[in-house]
Amino acid sequence: MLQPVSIYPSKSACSSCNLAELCLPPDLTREELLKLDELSTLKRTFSRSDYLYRSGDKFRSLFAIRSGSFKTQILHEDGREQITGFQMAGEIIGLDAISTDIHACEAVAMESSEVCELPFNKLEALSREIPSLQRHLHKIMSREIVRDQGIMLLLGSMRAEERLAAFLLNLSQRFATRGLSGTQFQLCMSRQEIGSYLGLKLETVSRAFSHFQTEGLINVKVRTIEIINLEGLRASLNHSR
Amino acid sequence: MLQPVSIYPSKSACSSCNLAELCLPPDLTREELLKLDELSTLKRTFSRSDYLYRSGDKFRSLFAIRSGSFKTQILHEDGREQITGFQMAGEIIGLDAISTDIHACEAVAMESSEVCELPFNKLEALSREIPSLQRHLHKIMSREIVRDQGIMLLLGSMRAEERLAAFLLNLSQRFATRGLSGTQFQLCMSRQEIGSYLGLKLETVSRAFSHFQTEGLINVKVRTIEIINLEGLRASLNHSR
DNA sequence: CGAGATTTTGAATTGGGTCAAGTTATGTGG
DNA sequence: CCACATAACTTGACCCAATTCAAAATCTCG
Repeated sequence: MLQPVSIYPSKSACSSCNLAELCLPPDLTREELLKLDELSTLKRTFSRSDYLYRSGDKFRSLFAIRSGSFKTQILHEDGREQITGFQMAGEIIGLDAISTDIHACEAVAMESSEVCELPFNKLEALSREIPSLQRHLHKIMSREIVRDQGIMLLLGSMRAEERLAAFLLNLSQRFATRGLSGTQFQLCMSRQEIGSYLGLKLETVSRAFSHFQTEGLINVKVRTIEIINLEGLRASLNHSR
Repeated sequence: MLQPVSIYPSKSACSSCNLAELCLPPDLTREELLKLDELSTLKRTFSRSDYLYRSGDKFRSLFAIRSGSFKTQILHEDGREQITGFQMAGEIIGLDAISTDIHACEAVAMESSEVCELPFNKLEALSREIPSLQRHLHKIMSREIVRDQGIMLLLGSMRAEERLAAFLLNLSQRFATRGLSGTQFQLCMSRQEIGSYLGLKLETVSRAFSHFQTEGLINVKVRTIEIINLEGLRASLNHSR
């Protein structure tokens, strides 16, 4: 699942690497694009359940996901773990480590995946030279903050089915952005992982899936999802307690 | 409560404004400090429940809190609201707006407060000139990401009393950092606001306070908190379900 | 001092968790 | 390619932590 896609095909001058989000600044010169390209020479591949980095690792680079997908999770000392996100092609991962130069969470491949390593020192140097790259880097970090706060809203004030609806709609939207179907897709994570992300137990996730199916909102066959009634799903987001 | 404090008194060359976190880069020259000072000429004061910015406002500046405290909250269309943080003197607020140039949440003063406005264009320009300022800005943004993910862990996998313990310990630590007592302090927020932040109802917050008191961990008199057994509070964080 | 807001506490309810059993996938080695 | 083992998923029954509803107590401030 999750085939490699260039999100911004028209701007994909970056040959060595699909820099995706990083390629967004719209006003780069040919020369600047070349410099960006030089930055991202290291490409690495991962198989399912390989670690991209672990909590406690020294921070050196951000990573641009070229293909595949990862999960990021925090571990509490007493064994609890919380998945903080599922990242897919075109997204930048590792931002949390800038703060202390130590990775605060760990990133695990959900399937065969490729990343481009972006040495952060070089990225900072380049962004001092290219204001639009600087602004773009800031936007990426800010976007992560906004995303995280959205999840706080979800975890703090939504009921189980609302959380799952929000999750499915978010996936749908991200697949669509990548030129894939927004209504039919494969999940690459287990019920347990979805539950960890949404603050629910796996049985609750399973029941919510079943309920959406009996309501005629979706078809579920284990990890194959078909959204039948997108509007209905959206509506089920607004039933507050 | 929450008196104005200079967090880094020895480095407080910034005369016009307690730039606090922004002053942290340890290796600034006299000249660079002057430039930083020039950046932050606008100072504004707020009374309890004044808005610093509202959701939807155009983004122009970050704000360094000189004194007092603010809450930030997101509003869901259906009326639900989630407090995403309580910020106090020395903290930077407004980072979420960089991503879209529109403020994604709103910031409300919890008491009489002063902020320094930091025009973001100028901050970006200056951070291109001063690498250690650039790095510092990145660290501030990354720290916010780490903080948010900590709250996800709290909301996603802790029970009510653990959440309140984590909240109290966090407050305690932040007061202590500011040279105030970490064991005796005033809350500037209501039970309802604490509940919104922690994903709980106000009654649950109240009951948890009462229970900590009967356990001998704290003394509560409405908004006056005294932590009696700090270790005990920490221990109550590790009772996972 | 008094009115409205906030907080506490009790009792009843319930959404989601827990435990358990059965079913369906997935992957591995022969 | 099949058989088996293991992991993942579904469903039911029961339970409990937190919510809801209600009432009383306390606080705050004009």
